[in-house]
Amino acid sequence: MGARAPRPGVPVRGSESGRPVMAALDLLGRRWTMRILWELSQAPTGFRELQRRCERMSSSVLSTRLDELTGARLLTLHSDGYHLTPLGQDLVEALSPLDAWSRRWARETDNAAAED
Amino acid sequence: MGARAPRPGVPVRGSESGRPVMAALDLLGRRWTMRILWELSQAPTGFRELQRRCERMSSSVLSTRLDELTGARLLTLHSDGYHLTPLGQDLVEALSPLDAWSRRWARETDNAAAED
DNA sequence: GATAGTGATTCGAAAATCGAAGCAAGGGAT
DNA sequence: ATCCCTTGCTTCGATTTTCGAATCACTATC
Repeated sequence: MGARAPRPGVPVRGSESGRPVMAALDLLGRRWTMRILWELSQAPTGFRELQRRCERMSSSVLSTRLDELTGARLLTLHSDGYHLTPLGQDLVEALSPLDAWSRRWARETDNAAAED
Repeated sequence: MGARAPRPGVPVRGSESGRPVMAALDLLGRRWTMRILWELSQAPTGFRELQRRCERMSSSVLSTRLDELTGARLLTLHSDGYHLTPLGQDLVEALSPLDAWSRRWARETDNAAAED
């Protein structure tokens, strides 16, 4: 349970500045991180079920990510599984335009493929 | 120049479904990807300068990412450097709430640290 | 021709991720 | 109590990704 998650105000990979957004980009740019947040925004979920929903992500990485996100105060673990904190919910809301964007991306990718 | 970038409509890591948002989460969850988009949203930038701005990210990964993002039609290369396409600009706009969120995160992290 | 800048590749080393197996704890049910 | 099942989570060897310094091929300028 190491506290090696990026935090705002601390140098992170790719930025000595400590700018908060750089810490966020480091945290979110790790494999499965955004996916975990995405899944938890649907419903609180236990460890093994979370692993199932992410199509068998490795348990060791899941454990590491849950540590990081808990350390970043975006998650908490209760009896009914992992929850987003209010801060974590805000993050998911901040990321929510991604869904609409990705559909536009899909449309344009189809169009481009049709032209090739 | 492999075409191994995630694309909407195709199974990606963690999702066989081909749901566009899953492809987006896979693409964006690779190291440096969001940071590159973030830097390019400020100004078109050449390969070496991009590497400098990201505090010496390795050139091999930069090259791979630029391939992926170009293949995903989010970037193009012109004489004055790499540009976001309109689609890429939309993506950065979709991600822009992250900046405000990260500042809130920083505030709450400070508060929490003060309580400990 | 020499020098310097560019985008990009190579390749051995280091770090991150994978995944199957297993551990310890907590219920039920018998 | 024992057996059985599920849980959150760890271990560890194998695989994949990332690193980073050197280098290539090309262009422009002198």
